Amino acid sequence: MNKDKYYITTAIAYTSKKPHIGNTYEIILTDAIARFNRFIGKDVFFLTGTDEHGQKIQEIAEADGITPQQHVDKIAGQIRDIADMLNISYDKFIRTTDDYHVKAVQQIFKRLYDNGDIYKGEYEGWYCTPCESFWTKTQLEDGKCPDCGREVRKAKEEAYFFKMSKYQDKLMDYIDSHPEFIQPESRKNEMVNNFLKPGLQDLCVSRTSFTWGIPVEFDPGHVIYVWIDALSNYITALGYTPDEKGELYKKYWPADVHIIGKDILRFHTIYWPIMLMALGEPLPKQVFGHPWMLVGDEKMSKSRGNVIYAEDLVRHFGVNAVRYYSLHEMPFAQDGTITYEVFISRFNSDLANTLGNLVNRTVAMINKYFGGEIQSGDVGGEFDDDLKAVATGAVEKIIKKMETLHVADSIDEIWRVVDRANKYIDETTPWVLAKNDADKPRLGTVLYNLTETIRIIAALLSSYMPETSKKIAEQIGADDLTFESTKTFGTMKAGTKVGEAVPLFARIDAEKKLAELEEELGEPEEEKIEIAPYKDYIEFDEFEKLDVRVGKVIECEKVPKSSKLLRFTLQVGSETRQILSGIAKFHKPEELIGKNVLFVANLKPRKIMGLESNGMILSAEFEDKLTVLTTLNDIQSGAEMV
RNA sequence: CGCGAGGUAGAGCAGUUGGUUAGCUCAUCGGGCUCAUAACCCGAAGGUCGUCGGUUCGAGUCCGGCCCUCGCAACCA
Repeated sequence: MNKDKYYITTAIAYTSKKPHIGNTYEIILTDAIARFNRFIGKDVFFLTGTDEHGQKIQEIAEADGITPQQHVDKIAGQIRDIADMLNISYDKFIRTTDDYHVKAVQQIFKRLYDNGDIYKGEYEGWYCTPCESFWTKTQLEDGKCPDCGREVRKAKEEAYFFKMSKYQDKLMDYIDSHPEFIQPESRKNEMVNNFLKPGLQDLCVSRTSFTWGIPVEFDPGHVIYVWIDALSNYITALGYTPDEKGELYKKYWPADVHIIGKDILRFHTIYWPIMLMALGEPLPKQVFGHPWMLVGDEKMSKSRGNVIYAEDLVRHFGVNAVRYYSLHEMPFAQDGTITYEVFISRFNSDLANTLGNLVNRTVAMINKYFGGEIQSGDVGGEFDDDLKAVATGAVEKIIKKMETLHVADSIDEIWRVVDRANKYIDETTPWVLAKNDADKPRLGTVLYNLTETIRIIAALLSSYMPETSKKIAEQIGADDLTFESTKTFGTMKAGTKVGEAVPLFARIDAEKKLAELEEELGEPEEEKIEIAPYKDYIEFDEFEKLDVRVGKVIECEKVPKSSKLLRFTLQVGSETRQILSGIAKFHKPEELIGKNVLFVANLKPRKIMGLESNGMILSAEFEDKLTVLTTLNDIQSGAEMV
């Protein structure tokens, strides 16, 4: 009998810095899906790993005074530790610096080149010598430099390009004929409308501006574009090369699903399929762009000081609670949130009270009334049938939810069973039965039914909270947690000994815990703050070329149709000038009016969205915060920076 | 007029092809129970379903206008 194969991947994690719980969510989600498919009998291959090349990594390493390799070794180690800590059941962990991957990517690149899908070209464009700028055909105004209006000439900057447009129609057909390919569906429109319909540009797939990457084998000055490198991991991990595809590849490709963040959907639903088409390989069946885990309604970031790490959560709440929260509190298509308050609330109500207490009270009663021995379940009574139906019917519902990757909903189905069992205790009142010897057989059956229900719950939980599942099974003395066993009631044998009633999740005193967390994590971060690397020294006369002035904002308004642009009118001496600046997200126009700002006065004028900008307003930016620079005391506009 | 998603009880979310008292979880209040982790069970209160208008016997669910939030794209001298 051939098992259905199931190949599932996470995106490989970028090794620029330590991942936070929002990044980690992806691998927990993927793990639950992978485990579930194993549970229902599929032959699963689960791939995860790290993406280790690129300019950013090179820069960070340089700033730290270590080699890029040292840097990625460190971060990749951290990422792997986090995965292991969270009990992630990956079958393979790939690193893009792995030797076999590097070689395979070089061969893939070569193959695409040999087939004519990648060609060596020049940075397609027109060069304006005075401006030292490249322009594409569409950027030119009347065939002249849009900056200065002077003549431009065709120029050559060597680079490799991928003929994306060649596969555009084919990809469009594929997307049309496979409605499940891009999930959630709303994302599909974004891809089609923004990229495919307007027409794909050829993609520049090599770089010469940095060296930390996979060199083009036959042209070593060039480094392969990181996305070509990174996306290939899904097949190189299976031993794929263009010449020799490898056993794993033959067995598992195409992937059943790539689980990725919604931000990189474009690479996975456009570039990646086209790469595969060019290689003549089948496309993945599905790409799921999962939502983000936010803190409150903000993204996690160091500058906001709201970053939550998996290891902190695990230390305080345990692995399974972290898995539970990540899987249950994240909606399917909308961003979810995490805060310590909500975490504790879910922990107490769902894990400690509803689930933990059910197991605890059941085991305690078996110990108390029957010396820890499970009785036979043959004295039926009211409520039994309903309990059994709910317990044995759950798995089918869960399968339905999991087929569409609705993980949170599938967990809800398990909790329906838990709720039903708690209610059953109330309905059958075992403590009343215990008072009368004649009711003992019935009491034995009631507890048997509960144990059996809990056994099914434990089995169903195994994909989501594997250790909790095991702990429950141990406590009730169950050994059959198979998929098949969840559909039948009555597999446990009379005479089985249960364990001691130990709470699975100790209730948390929210106030105390929050205070503790505050003290521990509220401390100023000892972590090094990574500022942007410094630029090279310049001569004083170069500095002097800059003409920075003070201007007084007399008008400021949003540029229509633009989300970033503000249009400023500055008073400069007795003149005014218009400058555009992409800072609308950080400042309201009205708060800037009347303020002095600093601007570069001798930057060449440039048109942006049809409006002329005469200079550049200076701002300071760190991570995702920004503020315009202003003067401490008032001073005549037009004043020079000295 | 770039494309798209969403605005439903205090909070977070469901609401199939329009149909009887708009659901779920948490929080709140009342009651029950005592096996259990101040847990569990039952019940109640709490919503003009963003707004205005239209279609219909009937609309959260269809149509149109408007307001707000978010994502993608463009823009960030």
